[in-house]
Amino acid sequence: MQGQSRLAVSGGGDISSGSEGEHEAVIRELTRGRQLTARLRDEALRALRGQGQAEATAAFILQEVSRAFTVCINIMGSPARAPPPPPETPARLSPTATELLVPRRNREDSIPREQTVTSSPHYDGYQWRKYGQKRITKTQFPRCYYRCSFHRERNCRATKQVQQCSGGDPPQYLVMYFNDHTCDTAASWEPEAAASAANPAAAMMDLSGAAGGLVARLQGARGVQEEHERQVLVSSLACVLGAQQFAHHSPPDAAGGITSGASAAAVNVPPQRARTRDAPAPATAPAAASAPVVDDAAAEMPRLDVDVVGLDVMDYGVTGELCFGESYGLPDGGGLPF
DNA sequence: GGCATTTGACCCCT
DNA sequence: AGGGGTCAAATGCC
Repeated sequence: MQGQSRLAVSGGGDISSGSEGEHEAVIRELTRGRQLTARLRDEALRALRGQGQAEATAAFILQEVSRAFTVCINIMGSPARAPPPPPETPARLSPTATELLVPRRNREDSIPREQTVTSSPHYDGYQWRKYGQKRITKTQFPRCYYRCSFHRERNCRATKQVQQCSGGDPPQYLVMYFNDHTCDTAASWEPEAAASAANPAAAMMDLSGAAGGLVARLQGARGVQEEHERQVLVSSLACVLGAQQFAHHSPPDAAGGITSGASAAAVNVPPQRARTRDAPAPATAPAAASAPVVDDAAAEMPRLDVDVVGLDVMDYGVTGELCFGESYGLPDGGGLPF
């Protein structure tokens, strides 16, 4: 499979000796998987538009897959796991001076790198901090301005704007991204990702392959001290893939809601506000909050407070606040179904 | 007290 | 000149 082969290529040398290269390769593959998922989600939603439950189910599943990748990326990007950073350049040591010289706006900054319409505008894998909100003339809803949470400490210039464009159920939001992330989770669209998006089925196969290859690598590549983190990571992926099967066999209930059982995929956000310095609390939810429906099967699955219909749960601290693995009560290794 | 969000004001661009 | 983007003080929450 393409994803697997790419993983193999990227780590084709001595895995045990090339920890930094491997680390980068894992992050790269995870990022790519997330990108593919985002594209696949767009394609699927476009294809399933107006099909009610099918649309909602597809949106949710792909959202969870995307989030799982985000969790993994954050784990791999955490200080404990990341390889020693390269020596900082003088310019890197004085970002504020650079920032002062950068004009507040330029023509290029006003052009969105990416633009999507989604019911869950905050699940894009990055951590954002709101810095402004403004009513836009001739529009019904205000526009919210976010910048990357690593704006200061990593001089990441990525920003995004979120504006509700319909008051439907779920409400739809126009999300515009500006500038590329220069933090460690930065990524840009790869040509093959775009190509894969033209064929959603192939993209999903590619995605699955990448995930499988990733797990295999993670299971064999790390030392004892990282065993726990690896298990957590594997558990996260296992939960996601398991939940896909679960969701496949247990479609949303008759009321049309997506059950939290299917949401067992990803992460467990504490009921209290989950906020860290780099992961601020949810912004004021533009959409009405509604508790997810819990069915019987869900009782056997870990709970997840999840944004299914566009609830604003952005910016929770993935690495610091989310609990998986142990909190899932998973057996060692996460009880991988594969 | 620290931190994130809110919101009015300021500034830039068209 | 008006609209839109950003700043920063005020506010709220823990």
